[in-house]
Amino acid sequence: MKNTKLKNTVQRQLIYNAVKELNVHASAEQVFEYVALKHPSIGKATVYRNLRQMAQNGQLVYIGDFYGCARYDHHLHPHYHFVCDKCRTVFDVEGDFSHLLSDVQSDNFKVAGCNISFSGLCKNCT
Amino acid sequence: MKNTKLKNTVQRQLIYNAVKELNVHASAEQVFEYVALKHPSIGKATVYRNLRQMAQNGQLVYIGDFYGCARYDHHLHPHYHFVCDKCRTVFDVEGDFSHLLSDVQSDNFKVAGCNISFSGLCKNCT
DNA sequence: TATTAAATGATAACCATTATCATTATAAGG
DNA sequence: CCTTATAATGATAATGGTTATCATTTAATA
Repeated sequence: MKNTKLKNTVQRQLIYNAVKELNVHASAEQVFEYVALKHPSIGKATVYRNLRQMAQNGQLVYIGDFYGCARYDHHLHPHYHFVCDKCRTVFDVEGDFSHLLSDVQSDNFKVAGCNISFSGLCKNCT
Repeated sequence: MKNTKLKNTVQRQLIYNAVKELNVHASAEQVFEYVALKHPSIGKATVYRNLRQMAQNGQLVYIGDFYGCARYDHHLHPHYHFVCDKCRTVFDVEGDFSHLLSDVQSDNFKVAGCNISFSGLCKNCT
């Protein structure tokens, strides 16, 4: 699929680790701030670029655009999300959606990705 | 839920009808262009404002942000979508996802909305 | 018809993201 | 090691969708 050769860089490692360590379905801005703590010279463009690349590569998952910014997840197993409209926290929800996938595939679509998210109020904000 | 009184305006009618008549999970820009054909004085802010309001009201559904712009649907029955990564067309997919909803609700989330979308290549673009 | 509050439309502002590009760092071979 | 080719970085400008502001207009109600 891709014939470009990716190099291993310190920045890419830091960005990946940030998503993993933050563990909050991080936005680019959150990753930038986190990485900048240990590596102040990091540039925003590098963060945006790498998140995008890693999502394309499959190292990370782009889970959608919530309240105006893209969010990424390091959990690669199938699951979905719940976003609180008040505190804007993104929660994981475990559940099987394989038959939805079947429906889509039976419509002759070649599926590459999937975003499933519910919204409303979380336990704390109810 | 809302105690504000909404007025009936020509613009709001035109905007709603545009979404319905276009029938393509329209973006604000598409709606703006369509309405402007018959009502050139329409302002973009009015279009954005009304789409947002009608989505909150439940007259329309915000179905997600695809390729950088919000899309709206006039179909209110439960269904989901497939977005082609090449031609960027948004297709409807019919299917039952009530058990996903149950999963979320059993996690004590008060659900208000839901976005389910798959992506990949459509029949034409494969 | 007068009053009141919501709606409009022009415009500026906002903000996440992307493009540009000179510089730097990585990988691979000699 | 050293060289070379090329991907990656980071500063910055530019982009583009969306929202805020506000004076003016319009709809609803009495």
